[in-house]
Amino acid sequence: MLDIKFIRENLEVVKAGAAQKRFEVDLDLIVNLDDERRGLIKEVEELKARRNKASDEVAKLKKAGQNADATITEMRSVGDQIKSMDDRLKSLEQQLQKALLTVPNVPHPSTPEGSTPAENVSIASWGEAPKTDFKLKPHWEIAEKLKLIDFATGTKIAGSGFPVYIGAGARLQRALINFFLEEGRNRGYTEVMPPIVVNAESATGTGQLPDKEDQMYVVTRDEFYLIPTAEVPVTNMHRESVIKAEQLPIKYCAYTPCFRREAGSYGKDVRGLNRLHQFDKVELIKFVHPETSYEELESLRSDAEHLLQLLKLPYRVLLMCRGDMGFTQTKKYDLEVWSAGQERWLEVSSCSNFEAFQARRMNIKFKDGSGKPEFLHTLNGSGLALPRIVSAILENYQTDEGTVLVPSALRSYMGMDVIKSA
RNA sequence: GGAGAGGUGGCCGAGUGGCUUAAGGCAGCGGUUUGCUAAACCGCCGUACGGUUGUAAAGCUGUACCGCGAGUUCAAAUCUCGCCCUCUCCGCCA
Repeated sequence: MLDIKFIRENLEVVKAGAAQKRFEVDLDLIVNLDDERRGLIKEVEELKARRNKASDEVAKLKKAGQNADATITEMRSVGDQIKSMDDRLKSLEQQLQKALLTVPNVPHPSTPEGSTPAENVSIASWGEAPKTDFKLKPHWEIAEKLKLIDFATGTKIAGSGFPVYIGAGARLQRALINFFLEEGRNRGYTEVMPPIVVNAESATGTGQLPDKEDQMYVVTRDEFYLIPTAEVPVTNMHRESVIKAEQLPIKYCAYTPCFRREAGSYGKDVRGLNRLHQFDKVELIKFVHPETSYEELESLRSDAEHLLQLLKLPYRVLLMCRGDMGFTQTKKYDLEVWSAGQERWLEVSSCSNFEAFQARRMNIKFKDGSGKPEFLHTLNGSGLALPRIVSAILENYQTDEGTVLVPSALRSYMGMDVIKSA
């Protein structure tokens, strides 16, 4: 959410930003609502000031044993006016609030213009695709042959998109989770294990509600939402609070399962591990001072890249163009890993700066000794999402004997060097 | 799930309808005194949303806020109703 004052003072910038992000928003309506709101506040507060004074007078008169009926009668009608104006004000504020939630965050000047994924800018790449003299298989064939993942059984017990990992497949999951958390810890992130369901307030704080409700699994009986990412519970840890400036930056890494309905996405992508309803992810989350948030974005990205380098998986870094960035971000990088068997890039991390967009929505501030509390900036990025890393490992590290070499960084976590047929 | 107790500023804690502008204390900030430290004394000490002065930093001013939401009243921290949360005990349980 943007500040109404910021919108008023930077109307053209906000308008242009929304257009570039391809969101439709009626800013004139918002400014009009705010004008009306301010006018009404002024009126009703003047009436309230009158009433407060009159109440004092009544108290004095009564204390002196005098009659106060005239004032009381007058104030009775003032009270009615106040009530009806307060009702109108409340409804105005709700309309304004609702309208403000439709205004997207303004893209940072350093982000490229463009409206489609094709216009994202590849700013770096690392590693090289494996060169082999045999035909590389897609991960689902490898996983089936080596009995690492059982998609059909997952479909039986839950539904499609809920795979069962078995044997070395399950160990690979556990090894990756431990590896990611351990590396996060090495880079100064505090490990967190949050609830994987959240209430409506938390889901609203990070922006899942109201717009993305159809993408979440909902436990209606108890009003819980299954989290689509650890970002939701972890960012909400500091909701409604003021943090001392010297505690910044606060950095968390959290492993959670993630649940996504993926409503409306069908097609080629769903094969194998490419798109699941439940998957595992380690997320990196930062709360930072506004002055440093773009440096923090770069270091967040480098923390995520480091993991891919340790796993020796080839990847590229995309700087998202304004049209492909999403509603809440000011700047966003995607890390895409090369999946050699499918011969395609797979997104395994997206690192974003939200500036004060989430913090304002959640009321997270910081305060140094002297100044007023201010909204801080929040960032997050995957570090990393597991399924596509698993596909990349299976595909990039496969041998012509049908086995899969374990990346050297992962061997101590796996307790094995090669994944063979069980 | 059942019974009871409670929720007041950063923290502790008083407050049963109008001298409450939320007492008092602790912590914090500024100052006075003082070889230094400590103590003592004086002052400051919330958030949000408006209005207004100012280039700005900031100041002045109004309104709201005592878990949340409704209600009663000229007037609510205080009375009424609903909800949420915390603690204690009981029941169930990994």
